[in-house]
Amino acid sequence: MTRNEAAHAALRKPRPAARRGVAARAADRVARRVPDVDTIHQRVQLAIVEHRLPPGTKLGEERLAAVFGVSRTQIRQVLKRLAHNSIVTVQANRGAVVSSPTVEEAREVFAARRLIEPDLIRKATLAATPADIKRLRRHVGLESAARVTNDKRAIIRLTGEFHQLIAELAGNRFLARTLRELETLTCLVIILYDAPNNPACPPNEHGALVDAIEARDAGRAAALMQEHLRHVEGALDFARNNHGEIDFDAIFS
Amino acid sequence: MTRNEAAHAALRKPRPAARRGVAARAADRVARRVPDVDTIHQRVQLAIVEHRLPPGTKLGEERLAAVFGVSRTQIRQVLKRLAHNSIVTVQANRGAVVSSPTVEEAREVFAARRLIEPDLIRKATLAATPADIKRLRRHVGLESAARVTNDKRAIIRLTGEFHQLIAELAGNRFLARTLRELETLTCLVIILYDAPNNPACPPNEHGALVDAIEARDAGRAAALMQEHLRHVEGALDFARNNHGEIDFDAIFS
DNA sequence: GGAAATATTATTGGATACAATAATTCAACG
DNA sequence: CGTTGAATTATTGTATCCAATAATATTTCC
Repeated sequence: MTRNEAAHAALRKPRPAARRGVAARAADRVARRVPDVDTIHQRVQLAIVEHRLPPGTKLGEERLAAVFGVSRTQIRQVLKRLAHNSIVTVQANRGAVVSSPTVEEAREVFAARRLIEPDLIRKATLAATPADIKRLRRHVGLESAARVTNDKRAIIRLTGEFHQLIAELAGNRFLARTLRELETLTCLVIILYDAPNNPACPPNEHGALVDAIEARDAGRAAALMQEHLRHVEGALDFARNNHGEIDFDAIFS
Repeated sequence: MTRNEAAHAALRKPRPAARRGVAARAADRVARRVPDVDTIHQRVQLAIVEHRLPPGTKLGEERLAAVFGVSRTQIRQVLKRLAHNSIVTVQANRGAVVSSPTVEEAREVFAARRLIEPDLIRKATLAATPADIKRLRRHVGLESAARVTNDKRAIIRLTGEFHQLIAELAGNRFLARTLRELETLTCLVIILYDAPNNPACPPNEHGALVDAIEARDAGRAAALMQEHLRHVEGALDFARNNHGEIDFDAIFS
């Protein structure tokens, strides 16, 4: 191929991204906003958590790759990660869908949270600095604001972030990671089993938790957290079938 | 290329594996023992747990691919998974090494286990069938046998499996998964901080745990588990520096 | 017309090729 | 002789391509 032919080829269509290397791609990233794997992972997870991608949604590789302007390779990594956290389930040769936790799994998620979170908030109560407490207060404020404007996506996101904030204060990265996974699963559970006329998020309990932390009353904080989680779980209706999935066993018995 | 040329090419060297598809590869798998990703994952993890691959060991992709007779693609997936469980750490463009948990991480691992495992054994006590208890007894027997023959690899593997058996009996897949991760990390911690003249595994405490389960005494089982974990952690020497790693901060201060 | 069989298309799984970075060797210099 | 700088080599990261499976459309036959 002559020099001119190469130039023409370059005009006809942009040089394949594969042959341009990470430096050029990094340049694109700032110029044309091509996101990296972590960013894509976050954004997909957020979309799932905010219920923009409900359980059962097929997550086609090519489709996502086009949306984010990256190759399938990257999407693949993202889906693998999400699958590892049970947020997404992959069937061999059939791709990935947003998970639909069963009733049993939902109960197990809450059982795990009831075990872990009282301990986390106990530790957080002992470790929290005044600055931390201020941050929690500010966060609760954001939640209230989202509630007045009835911004459901913000509400669910902020609610989750509140629990994760406490987990971080506790200073145990393994428990914090586990909680993060459980929290995102909780979001899926809530879409599937939320009783429509029964708000799953009791309005002001987060504020009470911060009060207990500020009072340095670890015992009360732990008790309130346990109660809070029971309220959330109690507001769900596990009898409700998960959105159109027909359970023949239950019907013919 | 004519038919003959193709035949000759085939003689010169075996047709590239990539071009032969999964059916042919599946055939190979039974014939020549080419392992799949799950198998490789298990085998590498076992090697780490059994201390055949100590912390700090570089896990080169090509190297592992050659060992298992697979392509780098497969190895990559395995390393990603191990990294997600913190068993392996990957640095950008520098590959993967077996993790060396810090003292803080080690303490966090034990803190998490002290929280989770008493709850797991409590649930296991309530759920265990006579057959389960028999299985636990048999397992404790294997541990004793390994102790008489002083087979250290078997000891460490069986010890871990015992805790995971209990986790499975408890019937919470999320807690069981978390424990699995914590358990493998514990193995790394033990190599790094084991006080040489202080055996980290008290001989007969597992037997006592099974006794409590058999007596259906959940409270005692939980208390014993907590005590057991304290013994294991207490036998470690966190002052000891992790194997030749020079801590400049500690030295110049 | 409807069901079964077949052809077509779409999508996933995975090996490979190539670019970019890190590691290593070698050379030059003080 | 040791230390810095440049070439070389090794290794990782990623896009692409091809095969295999699943999904869909089409045809055939009763």
